[in-house]
Amino acid sequence: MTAKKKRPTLQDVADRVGITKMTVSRYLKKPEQVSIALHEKIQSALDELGYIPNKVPDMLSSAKSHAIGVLVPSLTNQVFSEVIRGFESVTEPAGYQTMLAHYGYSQSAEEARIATLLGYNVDGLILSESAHTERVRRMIKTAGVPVIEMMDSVSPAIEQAIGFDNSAASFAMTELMISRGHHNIVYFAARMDARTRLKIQGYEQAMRKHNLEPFSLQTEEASSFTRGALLLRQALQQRPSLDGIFCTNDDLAIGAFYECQRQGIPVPEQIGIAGFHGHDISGAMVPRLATVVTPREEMGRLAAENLLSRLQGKPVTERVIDLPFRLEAGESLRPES
Amino acid sequence: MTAKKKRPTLQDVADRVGITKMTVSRYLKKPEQVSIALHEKIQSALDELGYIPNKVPDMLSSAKSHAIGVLVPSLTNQVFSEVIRGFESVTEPAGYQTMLAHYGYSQSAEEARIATLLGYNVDGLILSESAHTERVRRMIKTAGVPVIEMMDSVSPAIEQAIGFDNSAASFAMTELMISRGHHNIVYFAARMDARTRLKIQGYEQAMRKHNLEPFSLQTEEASSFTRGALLLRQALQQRPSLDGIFCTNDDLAIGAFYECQRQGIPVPEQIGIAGFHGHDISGAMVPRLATVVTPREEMGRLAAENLLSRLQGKPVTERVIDLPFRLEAGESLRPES
DNA sequence: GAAATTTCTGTTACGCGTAACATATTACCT
DNA sequence: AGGTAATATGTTACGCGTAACAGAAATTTC
Repeated sequence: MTAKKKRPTLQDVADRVGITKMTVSRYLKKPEQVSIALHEKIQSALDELGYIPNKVPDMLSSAKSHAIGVLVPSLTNQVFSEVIRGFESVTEPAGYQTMLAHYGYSQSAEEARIATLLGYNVDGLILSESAHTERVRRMIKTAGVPVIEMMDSVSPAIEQAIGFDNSAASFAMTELMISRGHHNIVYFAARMDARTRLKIQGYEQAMRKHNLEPFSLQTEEASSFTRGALLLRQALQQRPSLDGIFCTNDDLAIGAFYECQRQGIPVPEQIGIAGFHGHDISGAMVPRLATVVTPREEMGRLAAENLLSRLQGKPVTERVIDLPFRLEAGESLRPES
Repeated sequence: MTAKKKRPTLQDVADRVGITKMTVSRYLKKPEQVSIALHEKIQSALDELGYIPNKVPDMLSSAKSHAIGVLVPSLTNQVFSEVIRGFESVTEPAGYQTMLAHYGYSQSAEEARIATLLGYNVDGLILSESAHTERVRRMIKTAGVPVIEMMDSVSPAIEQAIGFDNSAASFAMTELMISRGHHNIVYFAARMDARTRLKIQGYEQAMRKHNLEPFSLQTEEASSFTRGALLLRQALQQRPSLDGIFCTNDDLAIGAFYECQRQGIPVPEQIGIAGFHGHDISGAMVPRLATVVTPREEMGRLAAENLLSRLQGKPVTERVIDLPFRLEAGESLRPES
């Protein structure tokens, strides 16, 4: 076969039945408006030709694409997979397709991705960041699509933010560590994004409040178990007297814990370790990891619900939705005295 | 403001400069064909109006969407994040947008997702499965877009498969375990997809070859660390004499390991444990986990390269690309004797 | 059985960027 | 200057599903 058969259109289906494409279109959208006599004929023509609905023409006619653009900094980060799961648990039953893109924590990459997504006429946008370039704000305004920022509850939001208070969460965990007798606490950070900075702030505030000297180690690399181990070795060199590690996420914390094991450092007796987010593994490992349990799925779900509501023309109800977090002490901190 | 301003079109930009949209279109695509005198004027009109390129009209004109649909069974599964990273490392520089969708290991959901993606006129499809419904095969054929199946190297592929030999990998690891003195090996599986079945096959073949009795535990639930712990408890009840655990992925293996720790079962002395895929954590933990290291990023990269080549009209070179895997013995198996 | 109503199908126009072709303008050459 | 070539811009048509309106057919009503 040399002639490349192109995919069938409504017209092809209509021709085969001997009607107009309008009737076929109706059969697909509002079958009750089409005579029963035609149903079978149309259906078999659809089947025989293998018609695949095409959303594009309708997208062009200024109608809706029924696609929502979701931007996350990273796919490998477990956190976002869970947020997305929550998000899609709402959008998918509602018939919206997710267009997922990631930008590797880079603002300029975020800008490029947003332009691309808007180029596909997404009906709305979910962002995972609260800091954006000026052009991003322009584009969003010009495109006129609803936007929700996730992951943090700082204001002012572009339109609406749904998240939790990263700084307060970090403050609370630091105080818990201090109350458990860990005073020389080092903070481990990777990939310095806006949220990480907020977490460090909370940590530093708590340390200062208790007249302790904050000290944080940062790396530009992505966080991973291996990275946590590296940071621990580095920290032991720079602060041999440390007795606590607070990590910006569970991966680093667990990596640091393994390194302690390798070096024969007892946890939590000599060093207490805390993570952030409360992934499945933090509760499964031995000892269970102290961590801040964050509302990941709920965040995604709420973002979806609010976005859908706004797509139906309803106004923004709350500009900032601040979800609660929870501290889990695990067994990687010294016991309560 | 009551009147909802809609997003500017090329015509709006052209009007502002006093030219036709065609010239503006050319300025964006082939600026060298537009007189220098106009460049500045057009650019400032674009900036002032905040024009956002719109791909949809061109998609309609049977041109290409420059989007590729990627289907994975699950986003929370680390494996696929890494495959996607490899994939996008090629497609993104080439100017292709990924439309990611997941189907929770369900064939009918896969079918629905494929229909949706084709509705957005994706230029190509990447699937993570080799078993499909008949309708899926029909749709793909009718749509006439190139398709690549990832994750396994079984033939026959719809058009082209890129992966590794799941069954052989499983066979090899089972033999390694046996050679290390683990003979009463139980296989842990979650979510019975086609790949898992292949892995079980390999395990069973190796067991039988050595006159050992295969025994596998399966669950419909998603795999997780917690799930690995549960399966271990279950296995100890049903096979108290077991001395080896081979898991369909690292998560289950690590969860099982933690449960051993909790129960005071020495690993690898009493029970040897092996996982599958070789994620970062498997090499970071103590003891390091025995695992099958699979070519995840490379698989994604190759899939992308082959798909792009076919989008340029080149023919399929190899119908099945079988990538090598590698065994990592770690310290969770008994030492070589 | 004719008018009124309901049900069903058809017609027309639209969205917007771009390929292909046509025209206009400028540059270049002898 | 006349003519050819090169450059720059404009014109037209197209893709395909659907809303809005129009018209035709069937059904109901008295």
